[in-house]
This record gives sequence, structure tokens and C-alpha cells, in this order.
Amino acid sequence: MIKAIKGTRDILPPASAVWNRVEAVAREVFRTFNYHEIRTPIFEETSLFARGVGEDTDIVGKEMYTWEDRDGTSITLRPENTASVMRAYIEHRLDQIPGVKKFYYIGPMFRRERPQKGRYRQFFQIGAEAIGSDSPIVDAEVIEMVVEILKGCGLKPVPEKDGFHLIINSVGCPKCRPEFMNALREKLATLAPQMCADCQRRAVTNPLRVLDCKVPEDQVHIDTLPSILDHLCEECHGHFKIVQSHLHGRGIAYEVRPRLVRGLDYYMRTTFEITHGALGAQNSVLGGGRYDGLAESLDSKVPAPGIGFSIGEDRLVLSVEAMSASEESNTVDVYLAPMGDAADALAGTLAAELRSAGISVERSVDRKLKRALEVANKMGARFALILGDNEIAAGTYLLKDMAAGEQESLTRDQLIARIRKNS
RNA sequence: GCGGCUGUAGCUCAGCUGGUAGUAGCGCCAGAUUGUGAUUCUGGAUGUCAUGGGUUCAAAUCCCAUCAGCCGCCCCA
Repeated sequence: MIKAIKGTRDILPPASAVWNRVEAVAREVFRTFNYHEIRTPIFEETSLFARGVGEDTDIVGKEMYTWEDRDGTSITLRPENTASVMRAYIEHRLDQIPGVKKFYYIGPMFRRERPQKGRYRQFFQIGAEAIGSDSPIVDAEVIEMVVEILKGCGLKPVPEKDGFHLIINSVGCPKCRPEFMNALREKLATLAPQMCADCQRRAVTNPLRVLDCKVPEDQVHIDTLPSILDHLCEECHGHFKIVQSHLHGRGIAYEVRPRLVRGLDYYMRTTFEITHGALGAQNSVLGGGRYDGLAESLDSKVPAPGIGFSIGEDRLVLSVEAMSASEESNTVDVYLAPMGDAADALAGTLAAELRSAGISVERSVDRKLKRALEVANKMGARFALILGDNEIAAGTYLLKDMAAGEQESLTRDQLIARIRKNS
């Protein structure tokens, strides 16, 4: 049997309805913030991601789907979408659009990682980018927007149990971060030998990751490490304070966590992340941050400061499902049960009429009424519409309310009104 | 890429220390006379016991490998 390849999966009904709902909520929130959809190709030249995301990141080093095209070009399935959006921005001179340029996207990304719950090789992201301003007010608004999406999906903004938790930080800029990194390395040189094996390795390969260590014994040491917030330059410090004051102004709860580090090279200043309790080890639903230097690293002649986020849609759907165990199962309004040739002929036009009135209809192809009602019941249809020789002779329609078990004989004119009445 | 656990009907599983699968539950299909579902009764279908090797007279059951899923690590949404 041919099966879906490792790390990919089919999204079947009724779960697909949750996906649609989540996407509909996101699109509506984007609309109210005046973000517009951008669709970029699913694969790009490898160098785009290598330069955008960072040569030394794990994503580029070992997690991309890359192959050589027939003409020798190295092609990669997009592992994330920010670099592509920025490429499109530069290529089409979108900087010419007045004001802050606001885009959103929904689509699949690809990463060759070991699959587990909430982590797939083809995964979906809902994301947005605001390009063209380095104002901290934009940062706050982007965060506000993402919080609105989660709330719209039914998640609660409280850290406990089924709520979500917003964490923010500033990772500084090319001016002040090197200073912090030096301080961190210096301290780690003496401290690392007392820490776990992973940290000893990280101290050399990726010092920022030490801050994220989860080993309990290491926490005392981590607490003595320098904080990025103490090393921010004046501009970065001011930027971060304004972001926070605007979040306060919008009544958005958050936690400042200096240890929040991001894996992608292009982030600077504001970074943020939201976690959700229902997710286990992969508890991060979304992440984002500012990337003021990205455009230049992609050869843009004009600066294009920006900030964006991406929601792990697979994980958001998991959270939403965990919240609302039994969502209202969307089912057909009317299950049409024709009996006999005359009824079969009439059923087609009747179904079409109901559908054009916005009523969902499925017609039975089973001649037995008993069977038709059985199926209607199992599908959870709201009504069964019985149509046989008796009805045709009398010019009436027998409408049965499946939940109540009652049925009434109606004229064609009464039908639609009656079906709509208790919807 | 690394480590741990798991893999029996569509789903949830039983199958003890090897003798070649279960009247199991749910679901599905059919019937209990001719146009009425949800309860009930009766009957039925479905598995190369994940795949490939090995040990054995004999393996779903032991061993190895592969694949897939889950959990964790790395990293990250």
C-alpha cells in the first residue's frame, strides 16, 4: 500500500473544518488590521534561505529539502516564508507603496526534521509581515494582532492550563549584541565546565542556547549569566520600552524573558513567542520578531525594516481541538429521500432549488426509505425530506425533523421557510 | 541526525511462560413481509497479526534489520 510519506499527513474531515475555521478567523483579523494576502512560490533558490535565515543555522545546515534542478540551480522547498516575502518585496519594488506594507500568508513549509506531535516535515504556517517602518508601535500592533487571532480561535490569554502565554524580549542590534555575546562567552568560559554536557557543547557552538537550557541543576548558573537587557544600547532600550508601554496600553498581558532566544539570524530588537499548555514539548504556537537588516542582506538597495510572525498552524489546530473537544459537527441540512422513478426525477430539481437558497442537501440514492432515514440519522442530518408517489400525487413534501422525530406535510412554497426557521 | 516506547480487523483492544487470531466492544453491511431512523433482535463481511529476514518440528508471541507512529534530545512554528 502506498502511504503518505514520513512527516506528512492527510487532514481529513471533520478535522479539516477546524483548519478552515482557524484560517477564517485569521483572515478576518488580518482584514481588520488592513493586511493583505501575499502568495509566494513554494520553492526558491537555495541561496535565498541560506542568506536570509543564516548559513550557520540548523535549518540551513541540515533541515532543508534541497535538490539540484536540471540546469544546475540549487532549489529548496521553503522552510519558512519571511525570506520569500522579502525577496518579493525587493523584486517588485513594493517599497513604492505608501505607508507600512502589510502582508499575510497561509501555506505549507517544509523542514526535514524528525517528526513528532506538532512537528511535521510539511507543516503549515499562518504569518504576517509589516515592512517599511522601524517604529516600536508597529511591533506592538503586530503582537496585538496575533493575540487577537488566538483569542478569535477560542484560546484564553491566561497562562494556566488551557490558556496561552506571551513572552517578549529584545535581542539587541548589530551595535550592541556583539558586546553582549562577548560578555556571555567570557562568563561561560569559567561557568560551562560546571554545567550539563549539552551546555558545555552549546557554550562553544551556540552560546545563546545555554540560556534556554532546561536542566534544573543548571538554572542557578544560568541565573548568574549576563542578561541581554543589561547590554542593550540606548536606541534598543528605548525601542523595547515603547513596545511594552503600548502593550500595556492595549491591556495585553506578557512576560519579559531575557532568555528568549531565537534561532534565525535575521532577528533583531523585538522578539516574541507564544506558548500553549496543550502542546507538550513542542509548546510554542508561534514566534516572531523584528528583522531590520534582512533586506540589505538580500541585496536590497533601499532599507526595509520589518517585523513579522508565523503561527504554527498544525499546533494552533491542536490547541483549538484540545480546547473545544466536540465542536458542532457541520452536517447536511436536508437529506432527500426520493422513492420511485418519478420522485428521483423530481429530486434533482428540488435539491438544486434548496441549494440555491443556501441550504445544504444530499440526496439518497437508496430506494428504501428505511435505509435513507438510517443514513440521514447517522450523518446527523437536520431534516429528512421524504418524496414518494403519494407526495407527488398530492403536490406536497413530507419534511421530517430528525431530532424531534416529527414530520409535517408542506407545500413547496413553505419548504424553504420551514427549513430555515430552526437553523 | 541521536535515545526510549509502540505497531493484531475501519477504530479501541484481548491473545499468559512459542502450537499457527477473537461468538470481544464500537463501526460497517443485510434481514425481522410491501413508504419511516435513533432502542432492540438475528445474521454477515473484513486481518499476508507493520514489512523483510532468522531461531524452531512449530512464532502474532523469541532474535535481527527496515519502515511508520508517539515521547524526549538537537533545533524550531
